[in-house]
Amino acid sequence: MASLGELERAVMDLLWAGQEAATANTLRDLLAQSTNPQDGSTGHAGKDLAVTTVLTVLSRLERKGLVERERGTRPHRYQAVSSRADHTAELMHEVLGSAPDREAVLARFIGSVTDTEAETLRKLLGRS
Amino acid sequence: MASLGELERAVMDLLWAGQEAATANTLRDLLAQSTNPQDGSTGHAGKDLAVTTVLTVLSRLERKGLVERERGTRPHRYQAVSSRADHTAELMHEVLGSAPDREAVLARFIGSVTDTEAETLRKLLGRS
DNA sequence: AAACAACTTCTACGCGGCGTAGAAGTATTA
DNA sequence: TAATACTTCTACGCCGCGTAGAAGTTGTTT
Repeated sequence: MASLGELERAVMDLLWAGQEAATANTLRDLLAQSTNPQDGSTGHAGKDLAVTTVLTVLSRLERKGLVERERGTRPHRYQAVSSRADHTAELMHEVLGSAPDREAVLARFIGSVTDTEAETLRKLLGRS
Repeated sequence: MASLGELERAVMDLLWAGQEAATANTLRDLLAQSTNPQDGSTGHAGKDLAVTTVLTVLSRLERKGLVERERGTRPHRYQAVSSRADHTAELMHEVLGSAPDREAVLARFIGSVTDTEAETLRKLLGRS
């Protein structure tokens, strides 16, 4: 159960970025303004979507278990179920688990990790 | 560029399992016989596919860069471009790279790794 | 060389996921 | 209660994948 679409991804990024729960309207606005941080193009390059579009995507994300909403308040407020780091780590485990030779995979994985990351990993694994 | 379909996956599994390059026909036969290793059901539960189906899938896998074929010999022989371990490790890197806070992801990742795997990782990372 | 057999490429269809959004339904407010 | 704001329902087009027949190509047999 992986891979999001482009818009789904964009929405998740916004939810992960802001720590507060957001309404569909807010997200719509953010999506409209969110220009690629790269080019500083003035004219909003961001998607100018209908609110219903955002709502549909949010519903799908909810069904996938990535998003949950507060149904109490009238404009429902949406938030990511888990942090991006958690979600990504989970994905990595899924990938790792998809192979029978996990040790071998880990070997290859470590083989192509940056120095800084290797250092981080050593710290995290602690002594023993 | 990730996630394979079910059949694509099955074909890759066969290519990864056998170390030799295989023809479409061979793969078709293997797919027909390959019962889930779990249940020892007698009647072939494996897919009984047309050769063209296998060929189509192989072409798509080739386009995706997962498979290469020897065009010289008449029945083309297909083989995986990289080992399953390599491919999986690569996928893990892709996933890891998809987040901006790689360190945080690694932290979560390590947090939920089995003891054996942690031990493996320590060995691989060398002392310190 | 002609006919046949084996193999590959082309084309195609159905299904499901995703981007997209209007129409219809439901709650909130004036 | 009428207008307004918000959500759910329904839908359409596109693309990837499972699936395979039709058509094209190459090698073999008589």
